[in-house]
Amino acid sequence: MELTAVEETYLKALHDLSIKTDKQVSTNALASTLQNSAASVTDMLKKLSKKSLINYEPYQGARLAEQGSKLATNLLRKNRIWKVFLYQSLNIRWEDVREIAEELEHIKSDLLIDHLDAFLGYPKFDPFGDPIPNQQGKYTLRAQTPLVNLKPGTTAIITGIKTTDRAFLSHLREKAISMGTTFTLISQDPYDQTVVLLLDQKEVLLSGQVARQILIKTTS
Amino acid sequence: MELTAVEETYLKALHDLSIKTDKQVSTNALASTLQNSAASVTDMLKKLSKKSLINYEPYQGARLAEQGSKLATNLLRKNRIWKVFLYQSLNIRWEDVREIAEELEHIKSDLLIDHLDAFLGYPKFDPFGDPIPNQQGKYTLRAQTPLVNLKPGTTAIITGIKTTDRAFLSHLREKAISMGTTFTLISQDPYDQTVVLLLDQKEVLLSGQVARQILIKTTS
DNA sequence: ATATTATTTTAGATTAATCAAAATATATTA
DNA sequence: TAATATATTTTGATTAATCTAAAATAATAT
Repeated sequence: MELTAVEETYLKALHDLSIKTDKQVSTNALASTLQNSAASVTDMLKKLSKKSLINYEPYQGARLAEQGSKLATNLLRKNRIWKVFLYQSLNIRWEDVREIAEELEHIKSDLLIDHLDAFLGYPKFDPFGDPIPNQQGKYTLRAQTPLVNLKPGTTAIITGIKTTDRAFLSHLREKAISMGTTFTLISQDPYDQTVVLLLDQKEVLLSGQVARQILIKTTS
Repeated sequence: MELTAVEETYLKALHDLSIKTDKQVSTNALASTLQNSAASVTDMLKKLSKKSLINYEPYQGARLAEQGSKLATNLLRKNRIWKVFLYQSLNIRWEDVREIAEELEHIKSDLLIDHLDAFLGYPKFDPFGDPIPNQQGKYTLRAQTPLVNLKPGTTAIITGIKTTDRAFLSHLREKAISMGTTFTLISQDPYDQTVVLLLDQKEVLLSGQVARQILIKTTS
């Protein structure tokens, strides 16, 4: 099935929103993430429904159907493989990666993505800690917890982040924090969760607001 | 100026056709290279003309204007840098490279293309022997002649090809011929220009039809 | 120099994606 | 449960890109 880039964008948004809430995705929720009018969303939902890519009942929202889910997963695969390439091979900054990958993910060729995957050594996670589906669409979520749950004195590795907006990412970069960074938690403020990390011999302070967006995995 | 992928495609086609003939490009010529109707071409020419990207007079064909020419050259740059990446880094076959690069060239980000250029070591030519314009749009054509002009006994290097259709490219690949391949001309049939090359210790026979599409540069 | 042919443009439609405003359905609250 | 508020869909339009068929213009050939 040949889809337009716009149809693909809707499928991916639908996928993301379904994962977060695990129920029907409302027209308005889609409209707001895609920055489109609700009227446009309704039109597209009808179109995707007619193609049997989603299940949609008027006024009841939509969910991905079998076929749509496969296509969305393939998009995720492409998006994340490109992110690895942009970040690792081309040294493009964290905060610039997302926007470019969002364009690249619509390039059709499967041959291309498979060669790129091989070139990168079949990476399992993208630079934001998200898992990369394989050719069959299989992937495993990593066991990880928010940084704010960590006990002082513990050493951990940064494995994911919850938001990817530019300002947040460049803030992290300035603090020398990226995927795979290892640190030890020195302290956490019981009131506002401000944390102090020991990172590469230096003390780094993060606000609770920021710490809540960071996911980690303990190593000790 | 933000252009759609289609507008970009027209500019590139216009550029290619202008180079070949060095005069006004006719509506039909564009229609045939782009596989579109003449009516569609007329519409687009009017649109590009209104944006001052081309000079167009009804019934007189069109040419790139200053601004359109710059945009077309930038497209060429992107297209060719991507080709180098696909061929050299990803080991994608000669005959598959063109189609994928034609999609990739429309990716907007200049940041991306500059990083990719650096990653590849600022290549000067693409895998088909075509020169890659730099950021300022400057590039130099390589002095090269058709293989059929070569005298037997001469050693030369393959530097370009005139056509890039799949069948031709896979034919060349089967004969182990690619950009940069060095060979010695053993003989050339005076009637039909069939040539025999000595290439990597082996004799390779090419029809005149094929030999006429190959460009070379003598090395001895 | 006129008639014929070829090329190009115009006219009128179609499909994809979008929107604002109006209508309708669902949810909430009094 | 009726009234009000919120969410969603429908209606009617717009823009980009495309097409076929008809009309206009240019080129060519008697």
